[in-house]
This record gives sequence, structure tokens and C-alpha cells, in this order.
Amino acid sequence: MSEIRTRFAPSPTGYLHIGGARTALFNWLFARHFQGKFILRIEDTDRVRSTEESIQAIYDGMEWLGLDWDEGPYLQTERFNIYREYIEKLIKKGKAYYCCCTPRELEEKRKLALAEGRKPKYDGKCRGLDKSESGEPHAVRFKAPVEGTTVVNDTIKGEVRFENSELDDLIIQRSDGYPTYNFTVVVDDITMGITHVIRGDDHLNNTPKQILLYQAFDSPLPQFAHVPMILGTDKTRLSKRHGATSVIAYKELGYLPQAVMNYLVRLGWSYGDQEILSRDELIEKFSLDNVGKSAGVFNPEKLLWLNAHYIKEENPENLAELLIPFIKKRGYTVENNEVLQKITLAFKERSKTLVEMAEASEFFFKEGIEYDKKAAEKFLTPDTVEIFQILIKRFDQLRTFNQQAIEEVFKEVSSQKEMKLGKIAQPVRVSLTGSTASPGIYEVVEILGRKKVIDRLSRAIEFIRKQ
RNA sequence: GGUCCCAUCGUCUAGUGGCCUAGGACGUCGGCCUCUCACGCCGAAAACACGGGUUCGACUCCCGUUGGGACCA
Repeated sequence: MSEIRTRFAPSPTGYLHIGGARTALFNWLFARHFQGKFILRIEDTDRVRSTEESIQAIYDGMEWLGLDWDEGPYLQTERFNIYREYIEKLIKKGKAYYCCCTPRELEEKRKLALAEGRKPKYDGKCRGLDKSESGEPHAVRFKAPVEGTTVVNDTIKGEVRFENSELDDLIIQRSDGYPTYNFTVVVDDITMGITHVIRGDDHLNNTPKQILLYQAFDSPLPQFAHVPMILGTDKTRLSKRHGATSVIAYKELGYLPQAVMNYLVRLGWSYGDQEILSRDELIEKFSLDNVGKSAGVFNPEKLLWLNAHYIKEENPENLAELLIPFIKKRGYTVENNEVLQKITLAFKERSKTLVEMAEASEFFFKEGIEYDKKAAEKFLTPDTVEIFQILIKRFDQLRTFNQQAIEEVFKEVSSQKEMKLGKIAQPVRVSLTGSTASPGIYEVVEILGRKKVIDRLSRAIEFIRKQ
């Protein structure tokens, strides 16, 4: 078989949508699996809705997910000459014709048809007329076959049949000179040598029209694969109403791209019972055969679980790097050093997102920490003052201030005072972190460092005395 | 409205005629672990939409019904 060529062809009318990202991902995986080419094409013919920022947002989203393309980006707005050429070809072949029906005329006919219970189909008024280009405003219509059946041989959906009589003489160029969607897609896919068209199944109904166009051009058909949609919790098409739908939003919410990729690909595709798949594994194992037929509901909880998994997997150095922007956002200056890496180590088991991690670790960076009211009431009590004093003294005397030594101190004080470890750890935790929940206390003490620990314990003593 | 697609636990899914007493995962609930919170581990509840066929045998094949979705306007 010759080279596999797939493409992702989004319209730049917003952000890179989760659904679009999955389509891109499937195309990318398919191309990478077969060592083919993945092409990016921006379908920006809708000039009103297409924006520069949206195009950039698509690049950003794909870059974040690591979906690199081999050719393009091609912009449709730079390809009008090609479309014009292909329109001419069709007219010369007698497979397209000028249509001078005005939109108003068409609209009236449509209403009439509807009122009479007929299908609102073009009546073919201009079909037989041999109109050459004149001053009159005109559209160009494709002369579609009126009978027969067009079969879409879809890799995912199987054989789908459409009666040609149901299809219309579609407009391929509007009276304003703009080519229309179904036409540009076909011309682009032909000229770009696309072998596999993998796209959302919302395009399945367009496919017979496109196949007719391929046939009119005597071009071989690509293999079509229509992947099911992603729905929201209410089972309607996933949209902003369902929460974050842009890929970049997930970056900002502290998700790792591996998690998003893993989640997206498993939504609609499976490899037995395996839930966790690395990027390389996906390339190796991805196949259109295992793509399901039915639409899937986007499940943020599972994505969150995957994200937690990938945070746990990530090494401290990378994790620290990823965490920095989130800490900066909270107003602290940090660099990727040993301390920050220890912090990520302490939190990676207990954070589901980087945002959570930055929030939970804030007490490390904050100068005057505040005590949680209830926690202070419960644990910062007069009887703990003595413990704090002993701890301050012992910490001060420690030769090496590391976890092991710190643990020993706690254990000794615990047995000396015949107090359960928890009885000591919780008050210390509150005085160091402000709350009752944190990583292991020995870890916290070590990372905070001798000076801050002693300061915070002293401050807690003061606090208790003032009560 | 017309055309098309789809249908296994709440959700993502495994299942390709006997391996199914329907498996896994998220979530939920219970327990264990424990210096707190988590992680982890163990366990539980939870599904083949319905009705007809085909077959010795249907989750699996066919038809219909119902439900959902998409596209066209």
C-alpha cells in the first residue's frame, strides 16, 4: 500500500475543542502507526467567523498535546485559485452548471414545498439551461445523478447507503464567488492526496455528496472512517454548557497532556481492558478496528483520575517545572530547585491537578501562614506548649536536619511523654501548615527547614499564650 | 419533517454464536493501612432497552418497536 495520509481540518471559529482534539488525535495516531503523513488544514473559508486568534489557539492546543503535523498548515483562504480551477473542470465536463435562481426565489419554493408536504429540494430550473458567465449574479451547482445509490464504505460504520434521489444539486460556488464546504473539502482531500478521512460522524450525511464529487473528478475515493461524537452529561453534543471544552482550558486547570490524550483516546477506542496507555503504546496499538460505533459521554471524573495517575508517574524535576507557573500565579517566586522537587514529591500522591498541588503547597511559600480556625481551636491548646518547646530545642540541636533524624525526634518525644504520635503530629502540623491536612509531618518539617520550623513553632506558642 | 447513525452497570468499555453465574476502569458505598489528608490494598452494590424471529444454543445474527444523537433545511 502506498503512503498513508491523514488530515485534521478544523474551522478556526473558537478554541480547539475536546471533540476536535480527539479527531486530530485519531488521525495523528493512525498516521504515526503506519508511518504515514499527518496534515493540518485550516478551513477558514467562513471569513466572518474565522479569526487569527482561533487559528493560533488550534496550533497551541495541538502543540500542547504533542500532535505534530508533517505538512501544512494549509489555509483554505489561500487556495481559491485551486477551487476556481476545479469548478472550471466540472463545468467543462458538463457536471456543473450556472444557476441564476435568487436566494429569495429559492426560499419561496422551499416554503411552498414544505407547505405542500413535499421535500424542499432544488427543482432543477437552471439545470438544463446553457448559461455562460454573464453579468447576472449566479451560483454554480453540481449536476448530481438523479437516480441510483451511493454507498459509503465506512471503516467504522460499515456500509451506509444513500439514495441519490434524496440528494440535491448542491451549490458548489455561491453567487458571491465563494466555494462551499462540501466542495472545498473534496478538492482539498484530492489535491492533498488524503488516503484516509477520519472525522466526526456528524459528517456522515455529507459523505455521499462528496463521493459524487470524487466521481465527477474521476478521483479514487479515500477510506472513510466516521468516529462517533462526544456528548455531554445530558447526552447532547458536548458544548460550553457542559463545562470546559477547550483543550487549553485543561492546561490551565492543571492537567497534564498525557492524561488528556489518554482520556480522549479511550473515549471511543479501547485496547482490551487496558486503561493506561503511553504515547508510544498508543502509536503502536492504535487501530480503527477498535473504535466503537456509539457516541460517548465525556466524563470529567475519569479524566481527573488519569491526571492524578500521570502526576504520580511524573518525575520530580519535570513536575516542578510544570508546577512553577501555577505557583507564580499565586504570587510567589520560585525556581526549579531541590526544595521545589521535594515539594512535588510530597504532594504528587495527593494532588489530582497542578492547581491543587500549588494550592495545597502554598504554606511552604507563604510568610505569615494563617491557622484554620477549627484546627487551631482543637490543636493549638496550652498543653501543647511544652511539646513545642521540647521540639524546638531538639530540632535546634539536630546535626543533620533530615527526615530520618526528625522522625527519631518525634518518636523519642512521643515515648518520653507517653503521648501517641498523633497527639504530637497534629498540633505541629497545624502550627506549620495552618491546617490539619498535609503530607507526612517529617517530610513537611524537613522541607520547610530548621529555621522556618522553629519560627513557626515559636509563633504558635505565642499564639496559644495570647488566647 | 426528511435522511442517516447509534443502543452492555450512573459513565467509559470488554464481549465478534456456547469460555457469560456478563469481565475491567472511573465514580459511589464498606473495610484495611495510618501522624492528618491522600495514595495503596481488599470487598460490595450496579448493565445486555423492549418484542419477535434464526439456531441445539443468543449480549453476540435478522426484523420491528422504543429511546437517543447527527445532518439537511
